[in-house]
Amino acid sequence: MSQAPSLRDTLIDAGLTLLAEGGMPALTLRRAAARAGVSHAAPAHHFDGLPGLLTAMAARAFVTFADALHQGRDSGGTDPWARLLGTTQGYLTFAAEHQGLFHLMFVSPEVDRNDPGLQPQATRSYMILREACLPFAEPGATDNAILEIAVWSLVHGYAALGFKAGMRRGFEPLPAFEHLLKELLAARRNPLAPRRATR
Amino acid sequence: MSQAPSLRDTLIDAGLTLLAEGGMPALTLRRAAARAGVSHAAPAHHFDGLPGLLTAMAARAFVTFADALHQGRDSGGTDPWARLLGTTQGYLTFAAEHQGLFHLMFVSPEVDRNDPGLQPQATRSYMILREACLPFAEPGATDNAILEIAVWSLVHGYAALGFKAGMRRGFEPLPAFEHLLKELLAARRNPLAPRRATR
DNA sequence: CCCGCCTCCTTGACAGTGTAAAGATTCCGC
DNA sequence: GCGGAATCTTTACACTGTCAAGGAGGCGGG
Repeated sequence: MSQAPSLRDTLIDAGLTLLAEGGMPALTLRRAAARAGVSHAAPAHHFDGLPGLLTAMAARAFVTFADALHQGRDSGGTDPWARLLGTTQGYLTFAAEHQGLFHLMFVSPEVDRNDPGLQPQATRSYMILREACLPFAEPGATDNAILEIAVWSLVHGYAALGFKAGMRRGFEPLPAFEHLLKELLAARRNPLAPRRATR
Repeated sequence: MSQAPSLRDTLIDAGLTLLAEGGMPALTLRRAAARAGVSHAAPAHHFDGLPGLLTAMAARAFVTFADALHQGRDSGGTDPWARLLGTTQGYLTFAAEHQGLFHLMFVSPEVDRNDPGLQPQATRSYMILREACLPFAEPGATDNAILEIAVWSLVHGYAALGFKAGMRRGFEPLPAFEHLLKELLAARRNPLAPRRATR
């Protein structure tokens, strides 16, 4: 009864496999078609060219990304600090384990980030992080936005810089992200989550 | 007296022009060669393929990037806060005005970020930011590293997310970076730079 | 002076890429 | 059953990066 997967989905799967195995350079329309057992021009009927396939792949990637955030959030304690830290660590784990997908979702200029199939998944992921930030924000819309974007920028920048080896200072390893996040929240004293001593 | 520019430099210039005019997809070995007025295989004698050209371009980009940081740093006041904020704003201005170069320096998987011609320029840029952070760090090596990496991740993440329209929350604009930086430094009370009221 | 060498470049070719047009096949609604 | 639309294949084209072979030109040793 489980109906056969459409070629569209098969192609997306093939693309994801190629990306996971060989990175971006291995990801090719023709190869995805070949792996799906279909002629090289078949994908044109399901996607708007290569960017279309990449966009569809990114859309699917965002749902596993959201899973990673959820899982990280629930893997530690239940206090707001543990939940926020866990969420960001889910973020970083995903970025490290799925560099190809991460690149697709946030970096690749070829994916259309306004695509109606992608955009909702992306904002859904953002909402998870937003929710985790909420306990630390004092009331006020602009205050909320500042904290959210700060946390998001921090974790995203850390992820982006982490596995680009560029500019790594000598051989000192990067400090753990936990310290950066603690630093960012050091000025926030929230009744629900009394922080431990900063140092 | 000024000796004629080597073909190598001419090719780098051609590449930079192409990148500025048409973005990454317009940047092609053959096109760069054509614009430099040589045959399509000439670049092979000066660069290790396309990645080699990209790496050389990134190396040159890093020096104009360092200039942008310096200029931003010196464009405001002379107190540590103004200097750090100016530096980060130089960072963001560069990222916005030279998206192609920014992509090359930090994102593109094709450039070899350990290249001996690139690596020094990259760390030089990092040192500028590091220096601007110094007045805010309490003594202690790990404390230094945490603050530096936090600032760097924050500004880089903000830049990377800023012009990827992905996940932009409804239509609210991003809060100005100044607020994020202020948030990050809110817990730091430095004798040299007594911060104004946080809000 | 001139000859050989060596560096830089050109020419030509090849495997791959995305994409478009046109023909075959299959499948569904009527 | 049949017509048409959706789906896939075939073929072709303009690109790309890369490699091998060859030529032009200067430079130094004889």
